Amino acid sequence: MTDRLDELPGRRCSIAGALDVVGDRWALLVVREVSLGAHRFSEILRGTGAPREQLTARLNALVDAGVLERRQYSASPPRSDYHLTKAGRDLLPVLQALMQWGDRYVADEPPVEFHHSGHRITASWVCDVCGEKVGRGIERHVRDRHEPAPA
Amino acid sequence: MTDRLDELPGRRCSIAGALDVVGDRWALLVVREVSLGAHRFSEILRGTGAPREQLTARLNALVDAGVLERRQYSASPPRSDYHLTKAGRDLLPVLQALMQWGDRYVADEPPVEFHHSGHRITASWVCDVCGEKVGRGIERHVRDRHEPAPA
DNA sequence: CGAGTTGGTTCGGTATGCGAACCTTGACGG
DNA sequence: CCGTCAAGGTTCGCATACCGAACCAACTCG
Repeated sequence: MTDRLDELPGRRCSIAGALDVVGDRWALLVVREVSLGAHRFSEILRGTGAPREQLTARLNALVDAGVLERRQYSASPPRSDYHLTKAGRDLLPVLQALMQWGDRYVADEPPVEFHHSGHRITASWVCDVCGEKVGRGIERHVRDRHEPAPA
Repeated sequence: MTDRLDELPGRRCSIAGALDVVGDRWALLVVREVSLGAHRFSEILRGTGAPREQLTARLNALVDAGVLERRQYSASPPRSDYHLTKAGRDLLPVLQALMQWGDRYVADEPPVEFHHSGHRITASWVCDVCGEKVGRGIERHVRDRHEPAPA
């Protein structure tokens, strides 16, 4: 079994592997935009500020990597929009960690807040079952990928 | 007051600010190496696999950004090693999130999950007031640099 | 004295990033 | 019909950034 990590320089590590997929300048900003509801090319373009052709390339790469899914919403003229796959949604913890760090160490104004209907939105760990925000008492659980998720 | 975020394209956001500091190809790998105990130039070089001059530039940038601290351990010949500052240590959650994602989607390794009381925990954007998970249609409610803060 | 190590810098070719312009398909207004 | 506009890209050409190879200065060890 060939492993993508083998082609990377340096220490063999999942961090390097993840960065190989989403470690360029625009990829995580694209994921941020899509996670915030910007699904169309032009919305993502505006939200990220990336150059158009870079964005084209990035979107294609992220679709190929399985982070985004392209959905055609008009056959003619051909128009697509972009949605997060499960892999894409699973990048949210990375964005949250980056945002917290940026809030603390980069932004010298009060951190930028996301709002909807006048309410502030924050990043949280949420229990899939309870729907409850989780503060402490998180257990790290290692599960083999071939084993089914716990019921 | 000038804010570093103002110089970035796209939506004004701490994520973009954080990526401006640690979003290039080698920065987070350097932080990983230092956090794993590689403090000398040659150790970091070997662990990351980065080209030498890139590493020189990256180390200087990370010292300037306050992520690393350079300590001279020999006056002649001038020799320094590198240590994490508090800001650098605070990047560990980012590395952990990336590692978890890489474990699951890039590497052929068993993934790691978080659980509490037997329930799986995932990350979401959550409205502080409603407690509601946010997905679609949030974009127009997001405050950006062109829009005044809500009162 | 000569070879080796550390921690870099310099150099030149190449890959990548970027902005400007262009293209195609269709919608809309007159 | 005809002209114009918008979405969603693609093509082009230049400028920057990246990269490997070579070089270097200051020791240290044999």
